[in-house]
Amino acid sequence: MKVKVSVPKGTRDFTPEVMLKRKYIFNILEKNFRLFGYVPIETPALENLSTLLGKYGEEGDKLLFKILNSGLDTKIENKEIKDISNKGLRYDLTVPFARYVVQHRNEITFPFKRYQIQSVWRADKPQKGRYREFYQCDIDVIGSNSLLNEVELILIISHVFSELGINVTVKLNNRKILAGIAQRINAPEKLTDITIAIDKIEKIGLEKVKNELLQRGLSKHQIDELEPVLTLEGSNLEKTAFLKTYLEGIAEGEKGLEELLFVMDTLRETFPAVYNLIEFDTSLARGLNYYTGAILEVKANDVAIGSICGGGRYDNLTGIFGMDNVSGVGISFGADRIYDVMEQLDLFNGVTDVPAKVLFINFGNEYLTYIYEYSETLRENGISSIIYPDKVKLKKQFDYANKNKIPFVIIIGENEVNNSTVALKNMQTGEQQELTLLQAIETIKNN
RNA sequence: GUGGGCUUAGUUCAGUUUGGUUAGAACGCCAGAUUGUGGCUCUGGAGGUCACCGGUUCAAGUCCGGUAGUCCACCCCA
Repeated sequence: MKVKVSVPKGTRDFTPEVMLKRKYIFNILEKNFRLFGYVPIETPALENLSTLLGKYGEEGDKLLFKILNSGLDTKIENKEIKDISNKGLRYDLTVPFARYVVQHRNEITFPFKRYQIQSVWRADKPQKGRYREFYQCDIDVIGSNSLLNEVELILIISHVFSELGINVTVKLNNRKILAGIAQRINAPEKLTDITIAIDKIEKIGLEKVKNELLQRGLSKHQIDELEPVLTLEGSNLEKTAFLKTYLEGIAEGEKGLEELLFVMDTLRETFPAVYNLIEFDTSLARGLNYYTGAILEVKANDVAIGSICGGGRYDNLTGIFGMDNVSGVGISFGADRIYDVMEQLDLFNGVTDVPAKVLFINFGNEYLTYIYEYSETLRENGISSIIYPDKVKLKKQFDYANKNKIPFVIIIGENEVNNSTVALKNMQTGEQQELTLLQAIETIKNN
C-alpha cells in the first residue's frame, strides 16, 4: 500500500546536493567567527516558556511554538495555556543566549564572544524566504559597552559576504536616534508607532506613511515636524549633519548620533572599503524590542529578498533574568536566505564539494586486497574514495560516478595487477592512463 | 491573522474553456543493443484511486462545497 508522506508545513528536507552547498556557507561563517575569536556554544531546542515569553513583543509571543506538557490527559478542554504548556521551541538564539549568560555567569570571563549556529522555529505562515524552521548563525559580544564591538561586527559582515561573493549594503541606525526623534516631536510614547510607519516609507511612499501616522494618533503638527526625517536623503554625512541640528538639546538623540558617528568614523578611517557598504537609514527600525543602541540590517544588492543578516545592541536583556548592567551586541546571519540569494545569483558554481574524489571499480573479490590497500593509501593522502560495493556491469559503475559527480575512477583488473599499476580515468575528459599508484595520487592532487 | 493562485506519473507540465469509451508528453528510472569502459543513439518496459472528503449528474480529472498541502501578497519577520 502506498502511503502519502510529507514534512510539516514550513519545514524542509535537505538533500545531499543542498547540504553540500549549505555546509559551504556554514564553513565560511564559522571560519570567520573563529578568526575573530568567537567560541561556539549550543543551547537546547526547548526553553521554558517563561524564558521566551514577552521578549519579542506581542507579535512574537503569538509566533512561538509551544510544547504540550508531558503526562497530560488526551482530552484537553477549557484549559489555560499555562496549564498545558510550560515549554516552547526557541524563537531566536539571542534570548536563549542571554539566559545562558545569566545561568553560567560564574564560569564566564567577560567580555564573552560566542557564536551559535542552530535552528529556530516560528509559527509564521510560510512564504518566499520565510520558513517555520530555519537556521540562524549568531555572533554576540556580551559584557562590553565598547562601540569597537559594533565596528568589529560590521567588519565580519564585510569579510563573510565578500568571501561568499554577495554584494551587500549594511543599513545602520540607532534606537536612541529613533527615540530622540520621537521626543523631538513630543510623542515619546509613540516611538513604536512611528518606527513601524516610517519603516514602510520605501514601500508605500510618503503620503501613505503620513496617513498611517495620523491613524496611529499623531497630530498634523507632529507629522509636519517629522516630515524632514521621512524625506531625508543624501550621503551619510549629509544625513547626520541634518540630525545634529534636528536633535539638538535632546540628550538621548544626541547620544545615539554620537554612537553612530563613532562607528562610521572609525570604519571610514581604518577600513574605507567596509565603510562604503554602510548606509545610515533613519527608517530602519527592527521589530525585536530588546534593542537599545545600534541596529543594523544587511540587504543583498542584487536580489529582492528580506534582510539576510541583522542585529544590534541590547543593554539590558540579561536584566530581565536578574543580571543587570551587562550590555550585549550581536548579529544573526540568516543561512537559509543567504542560500536562496546564492542560488539565484548562481554563486555555488564550482565551489561545492563532491561525495568523493575517486570511485574504485569492483571487478570481484579477487581484487579486493589491492582495492582496499590502494584506497587506504588515497585516504592517507587526503583523497576521498568510494569502493563500489557490488560486482555489476561497468556501465552501471561508471553511471554511478557520473551521477555523483565523482571526478576520477580507478580500475584494477588482471592487467593492472600483473603490471603493478592502476588505470586512472578522468571522468570529465574521458582520458585514461595506466599509472603507478604514486603517479595516480599526484595526478588526482594536481586536478 | 487577512486575501488570492495552484495541486494530474519520480520531476516539469499538457488535458479542465464546452462533463462523454482506454488520462498524454518530455525528462528521469529499469532492461537490452554493448560480459574491461560512462555521457550520444536506437529498441523495449515499469510507473497515475487526476491531493483528500463530500455534493450535482445517466456520466466528473473537468462543475460546486469543504479539508489539507503549496506558492504569492498583506501583516510581521531571518
